[in-house]
Amino acid sequence: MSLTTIMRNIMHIDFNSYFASVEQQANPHLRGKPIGVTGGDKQSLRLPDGSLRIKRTVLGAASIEAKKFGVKTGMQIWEAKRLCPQIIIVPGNSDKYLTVTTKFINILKDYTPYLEVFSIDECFLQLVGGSSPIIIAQIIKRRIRDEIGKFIKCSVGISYNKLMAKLAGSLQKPDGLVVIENEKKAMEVLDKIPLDEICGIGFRIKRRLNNMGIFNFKSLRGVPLDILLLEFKSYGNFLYNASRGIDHTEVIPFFEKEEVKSISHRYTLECDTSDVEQIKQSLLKLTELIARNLRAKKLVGKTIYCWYRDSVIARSEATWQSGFTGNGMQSTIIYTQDGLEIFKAAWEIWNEREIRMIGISISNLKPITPQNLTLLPEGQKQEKIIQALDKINNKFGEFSLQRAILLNNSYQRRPQ
DNA sequence: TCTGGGGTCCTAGGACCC
DNA sequence: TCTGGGGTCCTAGGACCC
Repeated sequence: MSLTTIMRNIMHIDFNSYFASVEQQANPHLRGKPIGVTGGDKQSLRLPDGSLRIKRTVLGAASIEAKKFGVKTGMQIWEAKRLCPQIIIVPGNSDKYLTVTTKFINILKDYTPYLEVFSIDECFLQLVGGSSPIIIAQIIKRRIRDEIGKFIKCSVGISYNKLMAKLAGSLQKPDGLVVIENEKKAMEVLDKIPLDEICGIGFRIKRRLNNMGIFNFKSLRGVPLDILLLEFKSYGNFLYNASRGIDHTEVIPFFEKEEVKSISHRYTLECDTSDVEQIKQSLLKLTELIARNLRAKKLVGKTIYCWYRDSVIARSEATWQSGFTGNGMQSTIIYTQDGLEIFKAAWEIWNEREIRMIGISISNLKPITPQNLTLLPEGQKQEKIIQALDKINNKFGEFSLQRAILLNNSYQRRPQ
């Protein structure tokens, strides 16, 4: 296999069944068994009798043993149990996974500074120098096994651009190593896979392509660019290039990565409700979480987006096929990092109804400067209280101390 | 029994300012 | 009294990723 023809050596590393592997590495009694890990830390409750109650949620990961029964990431727990009655459900722990992610990033940094962290379990590397990417991949795999643990495996894809490197990595799981050397090889691979196998084509785009009579990459290549632009606007460029194995996007190294653009939290209620007080409490908790996140990152934000998912939306085809988030409303306020200010803005635009999920996002972020905040004497006093609250909550856990308003419902919505 | 949670980017119309 | 055009912001929605 010759790699001399590769213009850019891009490597994609993707950890297999990541959360489940980390749990199996940490707990010997889980090894070799089918396990499912829930998506979020807040999805389980420890009851007074010590038993664990998992809230309505889906699986964030399934072990290789569970996958043999047909269990998949994103599946509901009841469905996973139907397919595999002996499955062990483990509550997710994002801090634990982040610690492991930090370890493998530190290993990867030894091989190139051009390292893009794509998600908690995925990285792109642009390799420089003359060493063989295959040898480097083998060394990285060995180091992960020796330094992090033999139960944590990764698949590696190597190619001449990011899109094809990611595709190569997905072709052999678990523990794979696949190379797509050039565009000729890329098109051979593309012609054998479904349209939604590449990153960037989801259920919606695939369905629209199908409606145009396009069911594979070979027929997509036959569509002129102007037709794709007419149908998909600028996304037509991506589709035109992707079908030919072309991708000009750069590996963005971690030291050049831009600041976050938005911070959001969402919460699924234990049961659908239209109870104003319950919704208000959820909204307050979400806005406090966002505010703490802003303060930790030393940011202020000013555009509040508040959305909900009701029972009808939750069961609609659009939601479960595309991750559609529901209906929402937006409001712009002054730059802030105060949870109560964010809550007030969200509450003003909140439209009363029965819901199952509620979410808040803040965008239009910028680093905090004295000019961002109108720190009147009252504001300075308020800021000291907030700092003290953050300190205690960081030390003793989320919501150890909270605003009285979270307990006594004292905030009333302004009459419309 | 009946799909979580944290992000990104793009588009488009209307308002507003100069 | 009437009004063009460019730029930017706001609001809302759609699609994708893990």
